[in-house]
Amino acid sequence: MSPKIKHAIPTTPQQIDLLFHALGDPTRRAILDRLTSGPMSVSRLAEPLGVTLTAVAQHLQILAEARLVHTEKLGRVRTCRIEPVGFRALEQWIRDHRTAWERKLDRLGAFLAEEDEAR
Amino acid sequence: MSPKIKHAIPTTPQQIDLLFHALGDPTRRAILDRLTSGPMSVSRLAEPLGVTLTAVAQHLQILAEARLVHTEKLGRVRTCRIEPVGFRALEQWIRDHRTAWERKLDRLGAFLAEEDEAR
DNA sequence: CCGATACTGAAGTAGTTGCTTCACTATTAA
DNA sequence: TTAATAGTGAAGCAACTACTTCAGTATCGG
Repeated sequence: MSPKIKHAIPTTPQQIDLLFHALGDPTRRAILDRLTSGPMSVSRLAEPLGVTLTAVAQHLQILAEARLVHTEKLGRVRTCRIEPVGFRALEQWIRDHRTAWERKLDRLGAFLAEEDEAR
Repeated sequence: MSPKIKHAIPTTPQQIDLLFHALGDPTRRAILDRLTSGPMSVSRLAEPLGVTLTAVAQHLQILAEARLVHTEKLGRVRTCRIEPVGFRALEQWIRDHRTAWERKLDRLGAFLAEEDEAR
């Protein structure tokens, strides 16, 4: 069985700010994509990104604050992996807002559906 | 019945960049929230935001580029309303990436589920 | 021990962002 | 016509961002 979320995720404006800011940078999204294939050291993460190790470390701090990655240092190697908390908060935010928007769109009726098809 | 999406949404990196950047600002999110209650003119939108009309117009341009709002000028009034395209692109992006992450998390097994509970 | 490795911290920099003000152009109402 | 309204365009500015380099500090391998 999949581990469903039972506790509420606190999606404070600040948390959301951190999240969107973190995801707003292509390099940081590249880091996340790269971590999809598994946990990785900072230097290994930096290799194909075309930026310095320092830059990656800075990005990682931002991603960690947004709770999108979790890092842990063992010896001299810091291992990074994806953390689900941030993503869940983001999903929560979108879910909440979408329902509000959809409600509005329903009220507007078929009009927008048409316009959407045209695009 | 709700109008389901049948055509693919092009979630190019640039589109995603515009989206996250647009949503990364609290004032812009406030604008979106405000538009939930219905279409609105720029000046009416500006009223409770504590910024100048010019600032709001600038925000609206960014939101429009991200396809989160659609604006239309009739006479001297520009009416703004929420556009679903941007949001759908965002949802698409998250859905795509979540599946990749979940797959990874499955591989890691119970480990992260534990850690997640602890937090 | 000694050199290579893996980062960390501080400082600097070019470019971007969010905001302002001021001047200007429609458009609408009296 | 005139005056108020609604928004646009350009310029400027302080703060922030994504980098960089350089100088460390641990830690591991031989």
